[in-house]
Amino acid sequence: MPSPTSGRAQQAIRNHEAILAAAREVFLADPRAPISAVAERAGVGISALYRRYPSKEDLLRTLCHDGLRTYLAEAEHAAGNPDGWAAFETFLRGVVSADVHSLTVHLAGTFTPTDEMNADAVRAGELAEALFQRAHPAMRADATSGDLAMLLEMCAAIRVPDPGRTTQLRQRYLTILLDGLRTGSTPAAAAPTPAELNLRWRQSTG
Amino acid sequence: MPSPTSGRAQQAIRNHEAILAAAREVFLADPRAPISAVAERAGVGISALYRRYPSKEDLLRTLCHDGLRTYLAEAEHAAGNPDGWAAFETFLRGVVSADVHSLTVHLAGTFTPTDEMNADAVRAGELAEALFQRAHPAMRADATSGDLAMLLEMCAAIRVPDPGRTTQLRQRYLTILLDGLRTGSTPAAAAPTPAELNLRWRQSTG
DNA sequence: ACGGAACGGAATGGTCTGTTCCGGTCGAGA
DNA sequence: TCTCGACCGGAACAGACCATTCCGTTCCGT
Repeated sequence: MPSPTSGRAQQAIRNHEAILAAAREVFLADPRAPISAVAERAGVGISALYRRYPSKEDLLRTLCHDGLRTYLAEAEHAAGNPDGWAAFETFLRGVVSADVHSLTVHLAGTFTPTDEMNADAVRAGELAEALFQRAHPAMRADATSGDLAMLLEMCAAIRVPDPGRTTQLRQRYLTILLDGLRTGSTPAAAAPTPAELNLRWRQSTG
Repeated sequence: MPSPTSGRAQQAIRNHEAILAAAREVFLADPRAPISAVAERAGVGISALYRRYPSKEDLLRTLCHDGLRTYLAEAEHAAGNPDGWAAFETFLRGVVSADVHSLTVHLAGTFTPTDEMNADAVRAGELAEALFQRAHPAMRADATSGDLAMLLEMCAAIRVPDPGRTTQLRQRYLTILLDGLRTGSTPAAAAPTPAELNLRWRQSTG
């Protein structure tokens, strides 16, 4: 068992990570980007990519599942905070900061989810719902857990060419949204229902 | 000169309006939609469409310019309100309600603007800036006119399958955003600069 | 009846992209 | 050092998609 600082196996591992990172960046910028763009960004050939993922759909699915796991991790981490509102805010800031939602939202419907993904999605929903309920007393009366997805969606819509700046701006508008969600009392239209939110996950084709 | 209740000329006019309306709906749903989708939605053949617009780009440009004009009209209408904040809110609600921003934003960069469009865009910017300044005293201290575009963008990101419901939800989150913008005092990252916002209008190709 | 404006939709030509395939490279073990 | 094969880069392939053009038809106004 030789030292693994170099060698073919090491390059393979590096490639694997480079591909995943490149895929994240590319599909974040343009969900319909061709697979060759991912290879180019990763600095590898197309075959290095196809060696790992049988098809584009597999890559997208993996990417999305990773995002879902990050979402779960953020939720579990935030849930440790004893203050309900603080936990909620920590959760949202974490998700926005990790840029998870804008990935999953844009990739939704481009692949058929696995059973494991569905299970994780259900669990993510439960965790988020729990975080929301704990924070609910600090919010405007008409707030619903359905608002959560929409807040994230709005943050994901913020985008400028510079990624670092994008992150800053998202935090800014998340602050404004949270202020409005907490202290706001102006009457507003009804929040979205779960049914309205789930429709998005249907496969677009078929 | 016969009565114009029917006849070829009348059908032509109806087609013209149907095409514009269909294009709005189709490109609102998917900015990259093929032109055949527009024709199908309008219930006309492709040639009826090409009779009026020499190319797809012309259609998109026309659509976008119409949106810009609507934006101007909303701004001028709202400016009549003597209360600064009320004028600002009326303006935003009007723009969101007309679904203007989500059209222009998604179509930005897909065509080369005309001189007239550029002039209108400048004027729109001035009007919006004026509305913002009048409302500024009622806002959190760090608010900037650059926030305006971002608020609209966030509202445009709200979307559910049912168009009517989408409009309702957008108004809901605009309410929350405005509450946060007005009463919020939590410190936040810096607002976007004009330079950051203008980059979006560059043609993507070239 | 006739000319031609307007129309529907098939045909065209070109671009784009997911996937496969082939020849070359390089490191590990003998 | 030599050989073998996993691994890689990227050209080639096949099919889908789409803006645009073209042609035969319809039908109004004269």
